[in-house]
Amino acid sequence: MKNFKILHRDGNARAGRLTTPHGVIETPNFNPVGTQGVVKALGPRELKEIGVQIILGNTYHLMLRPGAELIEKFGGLHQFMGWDKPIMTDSGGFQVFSLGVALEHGSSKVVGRKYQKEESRPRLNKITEEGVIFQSHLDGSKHILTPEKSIEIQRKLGADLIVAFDDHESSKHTKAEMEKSLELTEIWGLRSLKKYNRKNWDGKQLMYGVVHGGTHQDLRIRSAHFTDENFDAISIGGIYGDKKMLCRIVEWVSAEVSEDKPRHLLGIGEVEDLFNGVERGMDFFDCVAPTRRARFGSLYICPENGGNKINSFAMSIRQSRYISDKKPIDPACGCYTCLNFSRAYLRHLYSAGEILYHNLATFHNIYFIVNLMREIRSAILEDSFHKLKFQWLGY
RNA sequence: CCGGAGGUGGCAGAGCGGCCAAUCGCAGUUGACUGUAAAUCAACCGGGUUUUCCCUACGGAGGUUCGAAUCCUCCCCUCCGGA
Repeated sequence: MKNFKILHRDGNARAGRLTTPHGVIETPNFNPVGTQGVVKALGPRELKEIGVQIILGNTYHLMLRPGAELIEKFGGLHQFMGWDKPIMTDSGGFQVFSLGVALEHGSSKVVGRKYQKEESRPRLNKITEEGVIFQSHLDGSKHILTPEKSIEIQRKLGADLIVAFDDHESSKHTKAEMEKSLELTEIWGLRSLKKYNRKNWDGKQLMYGVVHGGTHQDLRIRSAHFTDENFDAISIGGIYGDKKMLCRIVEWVSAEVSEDKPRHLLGIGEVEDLFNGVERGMDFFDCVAPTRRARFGSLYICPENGGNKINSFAMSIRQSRYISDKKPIDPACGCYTCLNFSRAYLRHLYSAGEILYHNLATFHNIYFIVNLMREIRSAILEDSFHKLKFQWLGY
């Protein structure tokens, strides 16, 4: 892949750079999630200050509101949201899963944890070979998303990196169902490619294919081969199982895929998983964890200040023990929030429901993860990745 | 001093004879959060090491009842009017 260069390897970990129409992204890198054309609670100015190089938007949400045509009229998502650095958009395939089957069955893609909503209304969500008919979570209106439509929308949004429309295994996922779903992802992948090439957009959008196959090694390998044969960029998606299985899946896939293509691990981004992903050859990650955790009072701390894999490297600012704590969230952190505000103040803002809390907390969490990725990248360049990983994880 | 309304668990505030260790909310504790229906959700929240179990509890002291936070009597204390 001519736009992607690997500069250095430390074991299977790679440090590289991906060139896009809106700039270079140094890898490994983390994409903060900005589903609706914003990274919740942060503006582009702050993202730049942090050093964020790429963010992720979502086809599903943006097509429903405000609509791809509207964004196109504004010159694309970059202009619309005032962000001139790279953007990746997700295909919407995942939402069809997470807002349909997954909500009805209460399943999630990692570890099977559940998110209980007071009442989860049954959703119309019909998967056919053509595509998916679904109801909007906003107003219940009916929509259809097909591979062609997803690509078309992503083209209108004008993202630098886009994702082929993929199917998700049903939550029951018997192997037969998995295989069937995988076939659909392959068919849809080819259709996505056809649409993508036919219009020959400006050739600058890089499209990821998505590797599926759940926790089955043979399916994952088959999917890896298929994706590698047809796409210039590889992403891993679908159901991952627990953290151990996630590691294995990444190992299976990265062993079967071309070295010179960028690899994105979709939806993953807890600290421990970042290390394990990078160690196994992944270049890109995106995850709602830092932004969502921030809003929920969970703020990242490094190992020397109490972070560990048990607490997911986070402390809970809600606890009354911080009520008069003058220290910053993480005394070792150099972010604006940590340089200027105490835990006591942040806790106060949280309890008071003040908007500024979201901003300061999210700023810290994104800074923390982006900074961690910077450290990881430097470590790879200096052949000390495993030392750094050991410092953080103890293994 | 007279008239009226009240005193319930950290706060606030329901209950007004048994299903009340006491609704709901806030505060508190714990847990969850991984391609964002998420400024969210769940559990706990008097004490006793688990309990369909036992204690202590609804201003205080008595009483009526098989049984009271709920009814009666007296006392103490608040608040609102009027002198």
